[in-house]
This record gives sequence, structure tokens and C-alpha cells, in this order.
Amino acid sequence: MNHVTMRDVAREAGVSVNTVSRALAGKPDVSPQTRAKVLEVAERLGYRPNKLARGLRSNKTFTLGVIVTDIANPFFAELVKGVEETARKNGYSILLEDTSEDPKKEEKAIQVMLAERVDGLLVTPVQSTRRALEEVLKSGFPFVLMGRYFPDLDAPYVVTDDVQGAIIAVEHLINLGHRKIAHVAGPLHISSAQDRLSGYIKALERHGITVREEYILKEAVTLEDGYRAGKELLQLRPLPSAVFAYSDFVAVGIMQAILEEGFRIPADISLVGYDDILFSAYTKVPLTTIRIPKRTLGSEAVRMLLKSLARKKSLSAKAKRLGVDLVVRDSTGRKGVR
Amino acid sequence: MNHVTMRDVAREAGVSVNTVSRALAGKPDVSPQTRAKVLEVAERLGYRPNKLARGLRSNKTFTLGVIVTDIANPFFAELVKGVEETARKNGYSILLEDTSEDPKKEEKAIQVMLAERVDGLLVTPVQSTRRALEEVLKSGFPFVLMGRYFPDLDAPYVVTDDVQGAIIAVEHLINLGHRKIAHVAGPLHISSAQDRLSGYIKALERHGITVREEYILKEAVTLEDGYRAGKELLQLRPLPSAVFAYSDFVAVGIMQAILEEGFRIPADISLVGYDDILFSAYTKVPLTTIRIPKRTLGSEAVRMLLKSLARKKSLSAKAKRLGVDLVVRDSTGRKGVR
DNA sequence: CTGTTAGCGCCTTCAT
DNA sequence: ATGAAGGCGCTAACAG
Repeated sequence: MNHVTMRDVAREAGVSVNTVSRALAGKPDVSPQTRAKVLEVAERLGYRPNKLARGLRSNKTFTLGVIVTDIANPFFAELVKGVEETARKNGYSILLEDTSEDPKKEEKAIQVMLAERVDGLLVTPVQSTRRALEEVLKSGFPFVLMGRYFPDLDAPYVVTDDVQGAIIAVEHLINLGHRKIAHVAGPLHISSAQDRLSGYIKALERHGITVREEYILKEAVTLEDGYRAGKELLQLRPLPSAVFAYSDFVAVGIMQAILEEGFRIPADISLVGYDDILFSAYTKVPLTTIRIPKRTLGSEAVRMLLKSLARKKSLSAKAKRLGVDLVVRDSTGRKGVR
Repeated sequence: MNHVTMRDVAREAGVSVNTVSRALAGKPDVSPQTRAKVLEVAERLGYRPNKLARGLRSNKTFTLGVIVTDIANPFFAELVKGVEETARKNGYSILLEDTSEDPKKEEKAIQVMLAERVDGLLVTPVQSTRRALEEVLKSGFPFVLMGRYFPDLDAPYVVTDDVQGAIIAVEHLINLGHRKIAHVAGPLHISSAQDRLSGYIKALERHGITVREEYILKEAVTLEDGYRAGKELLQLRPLPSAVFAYSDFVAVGIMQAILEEGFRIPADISLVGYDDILFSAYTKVPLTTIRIPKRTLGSEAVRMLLKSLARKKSLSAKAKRLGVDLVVRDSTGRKGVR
């Protein structure tokens, strides 16, 4: 397994290594014949430039580090798909790390990526600590946060408007006549969970509905968390007539719990999720949810990062907030209509 | 954004670059004091080895190339999760490429990976052409196929036993009294689709049930394909009383079509999927399916690849076939029992 | 035990 | 239009 190098091509073509380099790079000062010859030989020998050598020399690796919290989560999988496509289209490769929401792994991942000399970093931060990212920021290394951000950190990010999304979701319920609306929130150190909670509260207040502490359940991420929260929810009195969940994942768990206890959706309880993952249309009761442009989130993050790479060092802390849509399916209905 | 190099550490510690190298590498011939000093300085300066330089010099990059056909597909997302975890645990990074089932992209991806000088390749082949992979094989470059294989190619792979899985699925239906069993197959250039079809046929024959051409629908991959196939299925006379689908994805599409037409599952038609992806337990009718160990598939592939890297060049074409399980949920029931 | 030398493959001067 | 020289950061081989 020996790779063909420029030297091999040079020898075979009877020119210097340098000439091969310029010919392959499309530099102007190479005679057409020489260029043709070089290209022919390179092709014939199956020459592939060594990205390591190139990166070492030029300080550009054309690879981006992507750090996500859980690639098995369909939400992040879609996001990564968007990242991969766009990066590839621009000639960049991607190095992937999965932190499993573990801040230690995140820190480690960042170190590894830096050691790999990626040109920039795209990260979905765990957010239970921010030290590692603050250091990266301070060092001036280019990176963009995806899907989550630190409100008080001057770092570039691409997210969706989760406050607005939550408002849309909750107002949809309010418009259907619901007033006893519960919220199963996510882990509040995560910005999206925080924002969705704010949106929920804002929407209620906007419509003169009192926010009840006991209607807000917390820290649900997995489907199982949702299931447990769903069971809890059903103990509440007065029983909520609608629930807004942090994510579709959580919503499906809640749905499971509700149906299991013999309640009907939406006849007894309406349910709204968030994300619109692949399967939300096919759950027991097709889920009304907030659609967020997952791939676009990824591709926009790449675009922002590449832009900051282009105009060198200066990565002024840009931020982009993408819009979201309400997708009405069967899990929500008018209050009291059975 | 200037990286700290060994030279910086050497200067600061008052030793030679080489000494820094040996100290950091844990080589024996360095005095304890010198080592301590070097480590301290490296730490203080925030030294991170440059993997490019290291790779260039040592011909080992400690990165693995991972090529999948669709990272947004929960099946592959899980697979990649397994790969990532295991690779990381062994000190390897992973470079990810998504081919979207496009053979051209696959070929390109392989070239890029080779240019990146990955130590080995893990690939879920598109299988509509094999030229590119044959070349890799011939070159002796280490790689392992995941989830799909070429029956007549002497290349290492890790797959699940899909023939057996299909037999289990179909025999489950037969045991429930079904004899008019249809199969919605996948694209037959993909080995798993081929194997599942074989298993289906084998199971029928084994039980003396005639295989009817018209009961075998083909080339379904997406949920939409499944939906269309489902509609077709319902036109068949005599109407099948059970359907075995290529994948859960396809099965969910079929389910949608069946329910939409007013048939009941499993009362009118039983349905079995394949893969047991995350959501199969939460579909309208929870899906009976074949569980395949997705993460294990990934981690086993990594293990096999690393083993072949360890014993240098020689990558004798090993093959590993993992077992699968039947997961009975609500989509299958005894024939004729309503 | 430590330092010097060389070279991995490429690209950027600088000469010719 | 082409070649020679140097160096990116690191490690292996050889001195001392």
C-alpha cells in the first residue's frame, strides 16, 4: 500500500517535483505540453495529493471538525447531513465526534480536533460547562455553534428561533380553546430548552393565562423521560387539557403514557412536540409539532464558518436565527370537543 | 491562532526538540527530571501535537474513514455511533462521508479518504457498482464493509445474518397461520435486500408454501416507496394476509397505506419489518420486527479493521455475521382472528 | 541520557 | 517556463 507521490510523477514525466506541483495546481507558468504530460502521468499512476503534507505546509487542512451531542438522535443526524453536504460541496472534509452530552468528552473532542488541525469547528455544545469553548473563543480559533448558543457569550452561532417556535406552538393550543396547558421542558442548561420554556411562558402571559409552576415539568430529553413526565402529568389536578413538549422525542414518550392510561389524544389531551423529526407523522397519533429546518441549520453553520475562514482570523460574532413552522397533525384539537 | 509546537516547548524547557518528542512519547531514555520539566512546560504552554506532521512522518494518522449511504437514516446513524465510540476508545478519529446511495459520490469519497491518508476504511457500499472497492481491495489498503457485502468478493465484512433474520420473520408469520405472505423487497443490488428475499423464499419453501411472483414487490427503500408498495399490495387477489417488509422504514409506509385503505393491522393484515429502529415501537401499530445490533455492527467493524491494521498489511478476508432477534409487537397476529 | 541530522510530501520563494 | 532550496512539525537513526 504505497501512495504515489509527486516525486514519482516527476520522475516518470521527466520533470522536477516543482513543475508537477505547479502543473497540478493549475498555475499559469507551465507550458501546455508539460502540463498535459504531467496530468497524464499523474492520472496513469493514480496520484492523489497527500493532504497531510499539504496541510502541514499550507496550514490549511480543508477539514472541519464537527462535534455533536448524539449522532444517533435523528435530529442531529439530519443536522450532520446538512453539514456534510455543504462542507463537501465546498471541498471540505469533516471529522466527526460524538459527546453523548458529556462535557468531559466535549473538552477532549475539542482538543483532538485542534490537534488534527481542522480549519474550523462546528459544535453543538453540551452547555453544562462552557470553559472549553470560552478558551477556544479567546484563542481566536474559528468556530460556529449549532442549534444551541450562550446568550451572554460573544460567539457565532446558527440556531432556530425557539422562543418564537414555542409561542407559535402554545398559541396554536390557546387558539383551540386550551387554557390549562402544561409544558414538559428539557434540561434548562440547554439554550433551546430555556428558550422554549420562555416562549411557553410568554405566550401564556400574552393571553392573560396564569403560569402555574406545577404545570412545568423539567429536564426531559429521552423518550423515557417523556414517558415518566407523561405519567406525572396525569396526576395533576386540575388535569391539563394540553401539553407542549420540549421535543418530539419527549412528546412521543408523553403520548405513550397518556394513551396507556386510557386518555385520548386529542379528545382528552392535546399534544404538541418540537423538531418534526422523521417519524412524527407516523406515531400512534400523528404529532402536531414545530418544524425546524435541520439540514439548513447545518448548511448555514458551514456557510458562516467558511465565510469567517475566508476573511481570515476575524470571526466577528455573527448570529443567525432561522424561522420555524407549525405543522398541524392529529394530536391537537379543539378543547372539549370529543 | 498560532499553535504551540515542540520547538516552543523545547526552547522554554531548555532542551532539544528531540528530547521533547521522546519525553512526550514516553520513551524510556529520558531522565525523570527532564521528562517532568518537559511535561510541565508542554502543559503550561498548551502544547497539542500536530497530527498532520506526525502522520506525515510516521505514516499513521490514527484516523479512520467512514463512508455511509445516508447518515440521516436512523439505522446508519446508530451504526456510526457504534463506530465512533469504538474508534475513539482506541484513539482513532473518524472522517465521515455520506454518499446518498450515489456510486459516483462513493468513488469520490474513497479518493478523498485516501488523500487524507486515513489508516483504514469502513464502508457501507452502495453496491450499484463495485469497481472502486475492487481497486481498493487490490491495492491492499485496509478496509471493512459494514452491513452489506459482496458475496463473491474476497473482502472483509461485518454484517448481520439477513437470510436467517428473514426466515425468522416469515416463520413467525407462518406459525401464526399465515400462508398468503407477501414481501416488499429492497433494491436487489444491495446484499441485505437480496438476503432477506432469499430468506423469505427459503422459509416459504421449507413450509411447502408456493412462492408467488406477484407477491414479491421490489426496490423499496424509502417510506414513500413502502407507501406505494402498500397500495399495490392491496390490489392483489387473493389479498395477502401478511406482509414482510425489507425494512422498518418501508414497513411504516406500508402500514400507512393499509390503514388508510381501511384495513386493520393485524386483524386483516399482519406486518413485519426489519431493523428495529428507534421508532418502531411507537408507530400507529407498534411494529413486529427483526432487531439487528446496529451499534455492535459498527464496533465490530472497527475492531476487525484495527486488528488488520495491527498485524500490518495482511488483511485476510475475515467475515463476521451477527445474529438477530425477533421482536414481537402488535403488528402481527394469528390469521383470521379479529 | 541528550542532541544533531535527515526526511516524510508538499508548496513557496528565488534563481535560472 | 522550469529547477533548486528551504521549511512546515514531527520522529527515527545515529552520534556523542
